[in-house]
Amino acid sequence: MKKIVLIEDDADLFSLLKYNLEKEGFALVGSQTGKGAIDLCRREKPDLILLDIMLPDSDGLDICKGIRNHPELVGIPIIFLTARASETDRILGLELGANDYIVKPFFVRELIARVKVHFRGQQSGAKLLKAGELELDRTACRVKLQNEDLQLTATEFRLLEFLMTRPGVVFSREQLLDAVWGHDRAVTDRTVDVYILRLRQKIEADATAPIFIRSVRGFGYSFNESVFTTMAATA
Amino acid sequence: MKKIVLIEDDADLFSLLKYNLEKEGFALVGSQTGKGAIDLCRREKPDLILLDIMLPDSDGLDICKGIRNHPELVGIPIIFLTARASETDRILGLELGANDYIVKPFFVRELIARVKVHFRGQQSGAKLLKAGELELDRTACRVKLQNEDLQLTATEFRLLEFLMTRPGVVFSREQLLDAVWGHDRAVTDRTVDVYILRLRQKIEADATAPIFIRSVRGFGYSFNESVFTTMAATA
DNA sequence: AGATTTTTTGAAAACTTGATCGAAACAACC
DNA sequence: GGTTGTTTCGATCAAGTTTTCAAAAAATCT
Repeated sequence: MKKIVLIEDDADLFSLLKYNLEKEGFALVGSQTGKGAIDLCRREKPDLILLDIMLPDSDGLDICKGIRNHPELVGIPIIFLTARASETDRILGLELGANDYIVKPFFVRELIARVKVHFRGQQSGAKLLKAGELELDRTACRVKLQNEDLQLTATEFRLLEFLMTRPGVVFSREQLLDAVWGHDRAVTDRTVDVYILRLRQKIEADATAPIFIRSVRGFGYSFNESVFTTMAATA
Repeated sequence: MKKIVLIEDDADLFSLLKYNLEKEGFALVGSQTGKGAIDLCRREKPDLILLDIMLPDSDGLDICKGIRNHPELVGIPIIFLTARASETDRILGLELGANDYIVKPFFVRELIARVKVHFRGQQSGAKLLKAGELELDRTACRVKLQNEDLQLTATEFRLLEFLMTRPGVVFSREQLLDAVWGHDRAVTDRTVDVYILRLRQKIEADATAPIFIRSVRGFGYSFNESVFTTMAATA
Protein backbone atom coordinates (compact mmCIF):
# COMPACT_ATOMS: atom_id res chain seq x y z
CA MET A 1 0.00 0.00 0.00
CA LYS A 2 1.30 3.44 -0.95
CA LYS A 3 1.79 5.98 1.79
CA ILE A 4 1.10 9.68 1.28
CA VAL A 5 2.02 12.61 3.53
CA LEU A 6 -0.39 15.55 3.31
CA ILE A 7 0.60 18.99 4.61
CA GLU A 8 -2.44 21.30 4.45
CA ASP A 9 -3.62 23.87 6.99
CA ASP A 10 -7.20 24.26 5.80
CA ALA A 11 -9.08 21.80 8.03
CA ASP A 12 -11.96 21.28 5.58
CA LEU A 13 -9.74 20.59 2.61
CA PHE A 14 -7.53 18.41 4.78
CA SER A 15 -10.32 16.09 5.81
CA LEU A 16 -11.86 16.09 2.34
CA LEU A 17 -8.58 14.92 0.85
CA LYS A 18 -7.88 12.49 3.67
CA TYR A 19 -11.29 10.89 3.21
CA ASN A 20 -10.96 10.59 -0.55
CA LEU A 21 -7.38 9.38 -0.64
CA GLU A 22 -8.03 6.74 2.00
CA LYS A 23 -11.09 5.63 0.06
CA GLU A 24 -8.74 5.08 -2.90
CA GLY A 25 -6.61 2.78 -0.81
CA PHE A 26 -3.73 5.07 0.11
CA ALA A 27 -2.33 5.27 3.62
CA LEU A 28 -2.53 8.87 4.68
CA VAL A 29 -0.43 10.66 7.28
CA GLY A 30 -0.89 14.37 7.60
CA SER A 31 -0.13 17.54 9.42
CA GLN A 32 -1.96 20.85 9.41
CA THR A 33 1.21 22.79 10.14
CA GLY A 34 4.46 23.04 8.26
CA LYS A 35 6.76 23.04 11.26
CA GLY A 36 7.52 19.39 11.71
CA ALA A 37 6.88 18.49 8.08
CA ILE A 38 10.39 17.32 7.24
CA ASP A 39 10.70 15.29 10.43
CA LEU A 40 7.33 13.76 9.69
CA CYS A 41 8.53 12.73 6.26
CA ARG A 42 11.77 11.30 7.63
CA ARG A 43 9.79 9.26 10.12
CA GLU A 44 7.13 8.08 7.71
CA LYS A 45 9.15 7.67 4.51
CA PRO A 46 6.09 8.28 2.32
CA ASP A 47 5.86 7.39 -1.36
CA LEU A 48 4.47 10.81 -2.22
CA ILE A 49 4.03 14.21 -0.58
CA LEU A 50 1.09 16.60 -1.06
CA LEU A 51 2.19 20.04 0.03
CA ASP A 52 0.32 23.29 0.48
CA ILE A 53 2.52 26.30 -0.23
CA MET A 54 0.87 28.89 1.97
CA LEU A 55 0.97 27.57 5.50
CA PRO A 56 0.45 29.76 8.55
CA ASP A 57 3.76 28.89 10.20
CA SER A 58 6.08 28.18 7.27
CA ASP A 59 6.53 28.30 3.52
CA GLY A 60 5.81 25.18 1.49
CA LEU A 61 8.56 26.14 -0.93
CA ASP A 62 11.07 25.97 1.93
CA ILE A 63 9.76 22.58 2.97
CA CYS A 64 10.16 21.41 -0.61
CA LYS A 65 13.73 22.66 -0.68
CA GLY A 66 14.37 20.97 2.66
CA ILE A 67 13.05 17.66 1.36
CA ARG A 68 15.18 17.89 -1.77
CA ASN A 69 18.22 18.52 0.46
CA HIS A 70 17.65 15.46 2.58
CA PRO A 71 19.46 12.47 1.19
CA GLU A 72 16.83 10.08 2.53
CA LEU A 73 13.94 12.04 1.04
CA VAL A 74 15.38 13.01 -2.32
CA GLY A 75 13.34 11.31 -4.98
CA ILE A 76 9.99 11.30 -3.25
CA PRO A 77 7.52 12.96 -5.63
CA ILE A 78 6.07 16.23 -4.36
CA ILE A 79 2.79 17.69 -5.56
CA PHE A 80 2.08 21.30 -4.66
CA LEU A 81 -1.46 22.35 -3.82
CA THR A 82 -1.88 26.08 -3.87
CA ALA A 83 -4.01 29.06 -4.61
CA ARG A 84 -1.04 30.87 -6.14
CA ALA A 85 -1.89 30.65 -9.80
CA SER A 86 0.47 33.12 -11.45
CA GLU A 87 2.92 32.02 -14.10
CA THR A 88 5.95 32.84 -11.95
CA ASP A 89 4.56 30.94 -8.97
CA ARG A 90 3.94 27.86 -11.08
CA ILE A 91 7.37 27.93 -12.64
CA LEU A 92 9.06 28.57 -9.32
CA GLY A 93 7.28 25.63 -7.74
CA LEU A 94 8.16 23.26 -10.54
CA GLU A 95 11.76 24.42 -10.70
CA LEU A 96 12.21 24.05 -6.95
CA GLY A 97 11.71 20.36 -7.32
CA ALA A 98 7.98 19.75 -7.35
CA ASN A 99 6.74 17.05 -9.67
CA ASP A 100 3.33 18.59 -10.16
CA TYR A 101 1.63 21.87 -9.32
CA ILE A 102 -2.12 21.90 -8.80
CA VAL A 103 -3.94 25.21 -8.49
CA LYS A 104 -6.83 25.57 -6.02
CA PRO A 105 -9.66 25.18 -6.42
CA PHE A 106 -9.22 21.80 -8.09
CA PHE A 107 -11.22 18.67 -8.77
CA VAL A 108 -10.53 16.05 -6.13
CA ARG A 109 -10.77 13.30 -8.69
CA GLU A 110 -8.20 15.05 -10.87
CA LEU A 111 -5.86 15.23 -7.88
CA ILE A 112 -6.30 11.52 -7.32
CA ALA A 113 -5.67 10.82 -11.00
CA ARG A 114 -2.46 12.86 -10.82
CA VAL A 115 -1.35 11.06 -7.67
CA LYS A 116 -1.85 7.75 -9.46
CA VAL A 117 0.17 8.95 -12.44
CA HIS A 118 3.19 9.28 -10.18
CA PHE A 119 2.85 5.75 -8.87
CA ARG A 120 2.28 4.37 -12.34
CA GLY A 121 5.34 6.21 -13.61
CA GLN A 122 7.55 4.62 -10.99
CA GLN A 123 6.61 1.15 -12.04
CA SER A 124 7.06 1.54 -15.77
CA GLY A 125 10.45 3.12 -15.25
CA ALA A 126 11.78 -0.07 -13.65
CA LYS A 127 15.50 0.30 -13.94
CA LEU A 128 16.40 -2.98 -12.35
CA LEU A 129 15.56 -6.23 -14.09
CA LYS A 130 15.74 -9.32 -11.93
CA ALA A 131 15.57 -12.89 -13.14
CA GLY A 132 16.33 -15.18 -10.27
CA GLU A 133 20.02 -14.88 -9.49
CA LEU A 134 20.56 -12.60 -12.47
CA GLU A 135 20.24 -8.83 -12.07
CA LEU A 136 20.55 -6.17 -14.75
CA ASP A 137 20.80 -2.50 -13.76
CA ARG A 138 19.94 -0.33 -16.75
CA THR A 139 21.10 2.99 -15.30
CA ALA A 140 24.41 1.73 -13.96
CA CYS A 141 24.97 -0.54 -16.98
CA ARG A 142 25.87 -3.38 -14.63
CA VAL A 143 24.95 -7.06 -14.53
CA LYS A 144 25.21 -9.20 -11.42
CA LEU A 145 24.98 -12.95 -11.04
CA GLN A 146 24.56 -14.17 -7.47
CA ASN A 147 25.53 -10.65 -6.40
CA GLU A 148 28.85 -10.90 -8.22
CA ASP A 149 29.58 -8.24 -10.84
CA LEU A 150 29.87 -9.62 -14.37
CA GLN A 151 31.98 -7.93 -17.01
CA LEU A 152 29.81 -7.59 -20.11
CA THR A 153 30.77 -5.64 -23.21
CA ALA A 154 28.44 -2.94 -24.53
CA THR A 155 26.90 -5.17 -27.19
CA GLU A 156 26.51 -8.09 -24.83
CA PHE A 157 24.80 -5.76 -22.38
CA ARG A 158 22.38 -4.34 -24.93
CA LEU A 159 21.49 -7.78 -26.21
CA LEU A 160 20.78 -9.11 -22.72
CA GLU A 161 18.86 -5.96 -21.86
CA PHE A 162 16.72 -6.30 -24.97
CA LEU A 163 15.89 -9.92 -24.28
CA MET A 164 15.27 -9.41 -20.55
CA THR A 165 12.83 -6.57 -21.12
CA ARG A 166 10.75 -8.87 -23.33
CA PRO A 167 10.79 -12.19 -21.54
CA GLY A 168 9.18 -15.12 -23.29
CA VAL A 169 9.15 -13.46 -26.70
CA VAL A 170 11.14 -15.24 -29.39
CA PHE A 171 13.20 -13.03 -31.70
CA SER A 172 14.79 -13.97 -34.99
CA ARG A 173 18.45 -13.17 -35.51
CA GLU A 174 17.26 -10.54 -37.98
CA GLN A 175 15.12 -8.84 -35.35
CA LEU A 176 17.89 -8.94 -32.80
CA LEU A 177 20.30 -7.35 -35.27
CA ASP A 178 17.78 -4.59 -35.95
CA ALA A 179 17.13 -3.98 -32.28
CA VAL A 180 20.61 -4.26 -30.82
CA TRP A 181 22.91 -3.42 -33.71
CA GLY A 182 20.65 -0.84 -35.41
CA HIS A 183 19.04 -0.61 -38.79
CA ASP A 184 22.16 0.47 -40.63
CA ARG A 185 24.06 -2.65 -39.69
CA ALA A 186 26.19 -4.57 -42.15
CA VAL A 187 26.58 -7.77 -40.21
CA THR A 188 25.94 -11.45 -40.76
CA ASP A 189 23.29 -13.04 -38.59
CA ARG A 190 25.90 -15.57 -37.43
CA THR A 191 27.22 -12.75 -35.28
CA VAL A 192 24.16 -13.07 -33.08
CA ASP A 193 25.08 -16.70 -32.39
CA VAL A 194 28.48 -15.68 -31.19
CA TYR A 195 27.02 -13.12 -28.82
CA ILE A 196 24.49 -15.56 -27.46
CA LEU A 197 27.37 -17.97 -26.89
CA ARG A 198 29.41 -15.42 -25.02
CA LEU A 199 26.44 -14.28 -22.94
CA ARG A 200 25.74 -17.87 -21.99
CA GLN A 201 29.37 -18.42 -21.03
CA LYS A 202 29.04 -15.51 -18.66
CA ILE A 203 25.57 -15.98 -17.22
CA GLU A 204 24.75 -19.68 -17.48
CA ALA A 205 26.08 -22.05 -14.82
CA ASP A 206 25.89 -24.99 -17.21
CA ALA A 207 26.30 -23.89 -20.81
CA THR A 208 24.93 -27.21 -22.10
CA ALA A 209 21.64 -26.68 -20.24
CA PRO A 210 20.88 -22.95 -20.46
CA ILE A 211 18.38 -21.57 -17.94
CA PHE A 212 18.18 -17.95 -19.07
CA ILE A 213 18.51 -17.83 -22.82
CA ARG A 214 16.51 -20.35 -24.77
CA SER A 215 17.39 -21.39 -28.33
CA VAL A 216 14.32 -21.89 -30.46
CA ARG A 217 15.47 -23.91 -33.39
CA GLY A 218 14.33 -22.49 -36.69
CA PHE A 219 13.13 -19.24 -35.10
CA GLY A 220 15.77 -17.61 -32.92
CA TYR A 221 16.29 -16.92 -29.23
CA SER A 222 14.27 -15.78 -26.25
CA PHE A 223 14.74 -14.99 -22.59
CA ASN A 224 13.11 -17.62 -20.42
CA GLU A 225 10.12 -15.97 -18.79
CA SER A 226 9.64 -18.68 -16.18
CA VAL A 227 12.78 -17.54 -14.37
CA PHE A 228 11.71 -13.91 -14.48
CA THR A 229 10.32 -11.44 -11.97
CA THR A 230 10.52 -7.66 -12.20
CA MET A 231 11.26 -5.51 -9.21
CA ALA A 232 10.65 -1.79 -8.96
CA ALA A 233 13.71 0.38 -8.72
CA THR A 234 14.82 1.27 -5.20
CA ALA A 235 16.67 4.39 -6.26
CA MET B 1 20.11 16.19 -26.25
CA LYS B 2 16.51 15.30 -25.41
CA LYS B 3 14.15 14.71 -28.30
CA ILE B 4 10.49 15.74 -28.19
CA VAL B 5 7.73 14.83 -30.60
CA LEU B 6 4.99 17.46 -30.89
CA ILE B 7 1.61 16.63 -32.43
CA GLU B 8 -0.45 19.81 -32.79
CA ASP B 9 -2.66 20.92 -35.67
CA ASP B 10 -2.85 24.63 -34.88
CA ALA B 11 -0.04 26.06 -37.01
CA ASP B 12 0.50 29.14 -34.82
CA LEU B 13 0.75 27.18 -31.60
CA PHE B 14 2.91 24.60 -33.34
CA SER B 15 5.53 27.08 -34.40
CA LEU B 16 5.37 28.97 -31.12
CA LEU B 17 6.12 25.77 -29.21
CA LYS B 18 8.70 24.61 -31.70
CA TYR B 19 10.55 27.90 -31.41
CA ASN B 20 10.50 27.94 -27.63
CA LEU B 21 11.38 24.31 -27.08
CA GLU B 22 14.27 24.48 -29.52
CA LYS B 23 15.49 27.60 -27.79
CA GLU B 24 15.59 25.53 -24.60
CA GLY B 25 17.86 23.04 -26.28
CA PHE B 26 15.38 20.29 -27.09
CA ALA B 27 15.40 18.56 -30.44
CA LEU B 28 11.92 18.93 -31.83
CA VAL B 29 10.20 16.71 -34.37
CA GLY B 30 6.59 17.41 -35.10
CA SER B 31 3.55 16.73 -37.13
CA GLN B 32 0.43 18.81 -37.64
CA THR B 33 -1.69 15.74 -38.25
CA GLY B 34 -2.39 12.73 -36.08
CA LYS B 35 -2.33 10.15 -38.86
CA GLY B 36 1.28 9.05 -38.86
CA ALA B 37 1.90 9.98 -35.23
CA ILE B 38 2.68 6.51 -33.93
CA ASP B 39 4.95 5.69 -36.87
CA LEU B 40 6.68 9.01 -36.31
CA CYS B 41 7.31 8.10 -32.69
CA ARG B 42 8.58 4.65 -33.60
CA ARG B 43 10.98 6.20 -36.07
CA GLU B 44 12.18 9.00 -33.82
CA LYS B 45 12.16 7.28 -30.42
CA PRO B 46 11.58 10.58 -28.61
CA ASP B 47 12.17 11.12 -24.90
CA LEU B 48 8.81 12.83 -24.50
CA ILE B 49 5.60 13.36 -26.50
CA LEU B 50 3.45 16.49 -26.54
CA LEU B 51 0.04 15.56 -27.85
CA ASP B 52 -2.97 17.62 -28.80
CA ILE B 53 -6.23 15.76 -28.17
CA MET B 54 -8.45 17.36 -30.77
CA LEU B 55 -6.86 16.79 -34.13
CA PRO B 56 -8.69 17.14 -37.42
CA ASP B 57 -7.97 13.63 -38.64
CA SER B 58 -7.74 11.57 -35.46
CA ASP B 59 -8.21 11.52 -31.73
CA GLY B 60 -5.24 12.22 -29.47
CA LEU B 61 -6.64 9.81 -26.91
CA ASP B 62 -6.44 7.01 -29.47
CA ILE B 63 -2.87 7.94 -30.29
CA CYS B 64 -2.06 7.83 -26.59
CA LYS B 65 -3.60 4.39 -26.28
CA GLY B 66 -1.67 3.26 -29.34
CA ILE B 67 1.60 4.46 -27.88
CA ARG B 68 0.93 2.73 -24.57
CA ASN B 69 0.26 -0.49 -26.45
CA HIS B 70 3.50 -0.38 -28.39
CA PRO B 71 6.24 -2.30 -26.58
CA GLU B 72 8.95 0.05 -27.86
CA LEU B 73 7.05 3.19 -26.91
CA VAL B 74 5.57 2.19 -23.55
CA GLY B 75 7.14 4.35 -20.89
CA ILE B 76 7.73 7.46 -22.97
CA PRO B 77 6.13 10.33 -21.03
CA ILE B 78 3.11 11.87 -22.76
CA ILE B 79 1.83 15.37 -22.01
CA PHE B 80 -1.61 16.26 -23.33
CA LEU B 81 -2.25 19.75 -24.59
CA THR B 82 -5.92 20.45 -24.95
CA ALA B 83 -8.78 22.89 -24.70
CA ARG B 84 -10.96 20.23 -23.09
CA ALA B 85 -10.98 21.43 -19.50
CA SER B 86 -13.77 19.43 -17.90
CA GLU B 87 -13.12 17.17 -14.96
CA THR B 88 -14.02 14.01 -16.89
CA ASP B 89 -11.76 14.96 -19.79
CA ARG B 90 -8.83 15.56 -17.47
CA ILE B 91 -9.33 12.30 -15.61
CA LEU B 92 -9.82 10.36 -18.81
CA GLY B 93 -6.61 11.73 -20.24
CA LEU B 94 -4.58 10.94 -17.16
CA GLU B 95 -6.05 7.48 -16.77
CA LEU B 96 -5.40 6.64 -20.39
CA GLY B 97 -1.72 6.88 -19.71
CA ALA B 98 -0.82 10.56 -19.97
CA ASN B 99 1.78 11.80 -17.51
CA ASP B 100 0.51 15.36 -17.49
CA TYR B 101 -2.52 17.21 -18.81
CA ILE B 102 -2.21 20.88 -19.68
CA VAL B 103 -5.31 22.91 -20.49
CA LYS B 104 -5.20 25.54 -23.22
CA PRO B 105 -4.59 28.37 -23.07
CA PHE B 106 -1.46 27.86 -21.04
CA PHE B 107 1.77 29.68 -20.26
CA VAL B 108 4.55 28.54 -22.57
CA ARG B 109 7.07 28.82 -19.76
CA GLU B 110 4.91 26.61 -17.54
CA LEU B 111 4.80 24.02 -20.30
CA ILE B 112 8.58 24.13 -20.54
CA ALA B 113 8.89 23.81 -16.77
CA ARG B 114 6.62 20.77 -16.82
CA VAL B 115 8.59 19.23 -19.68
CA LYS B 116 11.76 19.70 -17.67
CA VAL B 117 10.19 18.03 -14.64
CA HIS B 118 9.94 14.86 -16.66
CA PHE B 119 13.60 14.97 -17.62
CA ARG B 120 14.87 15.90 -14.20
CA GLY B 121 16.17 12.82 -12.50
CA GLN B 122 15.44 13.19 -8.82
CA GLN B 123 18.78 14.32 -7.50
CA SER B 124 20.21 15.35 -4.22
CA GLY B 125 20.21 19.05 -3.51
CA ALA B 126 22.63 18.45 -0.64
CA LYS B 127 25.21 21.19 -0.31
CA LEU B 128 28.05 18.94 0.75
CA LEU B 129 28.74 15.75 -1.15
CA LYS B 130 31.04 13.27 0.53
CA ALA B 131 32.46 10.20 -1.13
CA GLY B 132 34.97 8.67 1.21
CA GLU B 133 37.99 10.95 1.34
CA LEU B 134 36.55 13.18 -1.35
CA GLU B 135 34.40 16.16 -0.42
CA LEU B 136 32.63 18.57 -2.72
CA ASP B 137 31.12 21.76 -1.34
CA ARG B 138 28.56 23.06 -3.83
CA THR B 139 28.03 26.45 -2.23
CA ALA B 140 31.71 27.22 -1.73
CA CYS B 141 32.68 25.57 -5.06
CA ARG B 142 35.48 23.78 -3.29
CA VAL B 143 36.75 20.23 -3.46
CA LYS B 144 38.80 18.55 -0.75
CA LEU B 145 40.69 15.28 -0.84
CA GLN B 146 41.81 14.00 2.57
CA ASN B 147 40.99 17.47 3.90
CA GLU B 148 43.42 19.08 1.45
CA ASP B 149 42.02 21.71 -0.90
CA LEU B 150 42.17 20.75 -4.57
CA GLN B 151 42.42 23.30 -7.36
CA LEU B 152 39.75 22.43 -9.91
CA THR B 153 38.80 24.61 -12.86
CA ALA B 154 35.18 25.63 -13.36
CA THR B 155 34.45 22.96 -15.94
CA GLU B 156 36.22 20.28 -13.95
CA PHE B 157 34.13 21.27 -10.95
CA ARG B 158 30.82 21.20 -12.80
CA LEU B 159 31.60 17.83 -14.31
CA LEU B 160 32.52 16.31 -10.97
CA GLU B 161 29.49 17.90 -9.34
CA PHE B 162 27.20 16.52 -12.01
CA LEU B 163 28.55 13.02 -11.67
CA MET B 164 28.63 13.09 -7.85
CA THR B 165 25.01 14.18 -7.56
CA ARG B 166 24.00 11.13 -9.61
CA PRO B 167 26.18 8.34 -8.29
CA GLY B 168 25.96 5.04 -10.09
CA VAL B 169 24.24 6.45 -13.16
CA VAL B 170 26.13 6.04 -16.41
CA PHE B 171 26.16 9.02 -18.76
CA SER B 172 27.21 9.14 -22.38
CA ARG B 173 29.65 11.82 -23.48
CA GLU B 174 26.72 13.40 -25.30
CA GLN B 175 24.71 13.64 -22.11
CA LEU B 176 27.65 15.05 -20.19
CA LEU B 177 28.21 17.70 -22.83
CA ASP B 178 24.54 18.69 -22.64
CA ALA B 179 24.58 18.81 -18.87
CA VAL B 180 27.96 20.37 -18.15
CA TRP B 181 28.77 22.38 -21.27
CA GLY B 182 25.20 23.41 -22.13
CA HIS B 183 23.12 22.81 -25.19
CA ASP B 184 24.65 25.54 -27.32
CA ARG B 185 28.01 23.84 -27.25
CA ALA B 186 30.10 23.21 -30.35
CA VAL B 187 32.50 20.73 -28.90
CA THR B 188 33.77 17.29 -29.81
CA ASP B 189 32.93 14.54 -27.37
CA ARG B 190 36.65 13.76 -27.07
CA THR B 191 36.79 16.82 -24.87
CA VAL B 192 34.95 14.89 -22.19
CA ASP B 193 37.76 12.32 -22.15
CA VAL B 194 40.29 15.03 -21.48
CA TYR B 195 38.30 16.38 -18.56
CA ILE B 196 37.81 12.94 -17.09
CA LEU B 197 41.54 12.42 -17.44
CA ARG B 198 42.36 15.64 -15.63
CA LEU B 199 39.81 15.02 -12.90
CA ARG B 200 41.30 11.61 -12.34
CA GLN B 201 44.80 13.05 -12.17
CA LYS B 202 43.58 15.30 -9.40
CA ILE B 203 41.30 13.04 -7.39
CA GLU B 204 42.47 9.49 -8.01
CA ALA B 205 45.41 8.17 -6.00
CA ASP B 206 46.22 5.61 -8.67
CA ALA B 207 45.17 6.80 -12.12
CA THR B 208 45.45 3.29 -13.55
CA ALA B 209 42.89 1.95 -11.05
CA PRO B 210 40.30 4.70 -10.57
CA ILE B 211 38.13 4.49 -7.47
CA PHE B 212 35.82 7.43 -8.06
CA ILE B 213 35.13 7.75 -11.75
CA ARG B 214 34.26 4.57 -13.59
CA SER B 215 34.71 4.24 -17.36
CA VAL B 216 31.98 2.16 -18.92
CA ARG B 217 33.27 1.15 -22.31
CA GLY B 218 30.73 1.70 -25.05
CA PHE B 219 28.46 3.77 -22.79
CA GLY B 220 30.29 6.55 -21.00
CA TYR B 221 31.29 7.40 -17.46
CA SER B 222 29.77 7.23 -14.00
CA PHE B 223 30.64 8.12 -10.44
CA ASN B 224 31.18 5.01 -8.40
CA GLU B 225 28.26 4.72 -6.03
CA SER B 226 29.93 2.15 -3.79
CA VAL B 227 32.38 4.77 -2.51
CA PHE B 228 29.59 7.21 -1.87
CA THR B 229 27.80 8.35 1.25
CA THR B 230 25.81 11.57 1.47
CA MET B 231 25.80 13.73 4.55
CA ALA B 232 22.92 15.97 5.54
CA ALA B 233 23.18 19.62 4.62
CA THR B 234 24.60 21.82 7.31
CA ALA B 235 22.44 24.79 6.33
C1' DA C 1 19.98 -44.83 -40.02
C1' DG C 2 21.62 -41.39 -43.24
C1' DA C 3 21.11 -36.85 -45.19
C1' DT C 4 20.18 -32.19 -44.36
C1' DT C 5 19.72 -28.20 -41.89
C1' DT C 6 20.65 -25.45 -37.94
C1' DT C 7 23.21 -24.23 -33.97
C1' DT C 8 27.39 -24.13 -31.22
C1' DT C 9 32.03 -23.30 -30.76
C1' DG C 10 37.10 -21.75 -31.17
C1' DA C 11 40.44 -18.88 -33.07
C1' DA C 12 42.36 -15.21 -35.67
C1' DA C 13 41.84 -10.75 -38.23
C1' DA C 14 39.90 -6.22 -38.44
C1' DC C 15 38.19 -2.70 -36.10
C1' DT C 16 36.72 0.58 -32.06
C1' DT C 17 37.29 2.78 -28.14
C1' DG C 18 39.43 5.22 -24.37
C1' DA C 19 43.74 7.16 -22.29
C1' DT C 20 47.22 10.22 -22.96
C1' DC C 21 49.99 14.06 -24.72
C1' DG C 22 51.37 18.43 -26.73
C1' DA C 23 50.15 22.37 -28.92
C1' DA C 24 46.93 25.84 -30.43
C1' DA C 25 42.94 28.78 -29.49
C1' DC C 26 40.66 31.22 -26.14
C1' DA C 27 39.35 33.96 -22.03
C1' DA C 28 40.13 36.36 -17.78
C1' DC C 29 42.72 39.19 -15.20
C1' DC C 30 45.62 42.53 -14.09
C1' DG D 1 47.88 44.89 -24.09
C1' DG D 2 50.41 41.36 -22.13
C1' DT D 3 50.40 37.46 -18.95
C1' DT D 4 48.35 33.67 -17.03
C1' DG D 5 45.60 29.93 -16.79
C1' DT D 6 41.80 27.31 -19.12
C1' DT D 7 39.70 24.91 -22.82
C1' DT D 8 39.73 22.48 -27.04
C1' DC D 9 41.47 19.64 -30.72
C1' DG D 10 44.05 16.12 -33.33
C1' DA D 11 47.28 12.41 -33.22
C1' DT D 12 49.04 8.36 -31.25
C1' DC D 13 49.11 4.12 -28.66
C1' DA D 14 47.46 0.21 -26.27
C1' DA D 15 43.80 -2.54 -24.87
C1' DG D 16 39.67 -4.52 -25.66
C1' DT D 17 35.76 -5.58 -28.75
C1' DT D 18 33.52 -7.12 -32.79
C1' DT D 19 33.21 -9.78 -36.73
C1' DT D 20 34.00 -13.45 -39.78
C1' DC D 21 35.18 -17.98 -40.99
C1' DA D 22 35.14 -22.77 -40.77
C1' DA D 23 34.73 -26.96 -38.30
C1' DA D 24 32.20 -29.76 -34.88
C1' DA D 25 27.99 -30.97 -32.74
C1' DA D 26 23.15 -31.36 -32.36
C1' DA D 27 18.48 -31.50 -33.97
C1' DT D 28 15.18 -32.59 -37.60
C1' DC D 29 13.41 -34.96 -41.60
C1' DT D 30 12.75 -38.83 -44.81
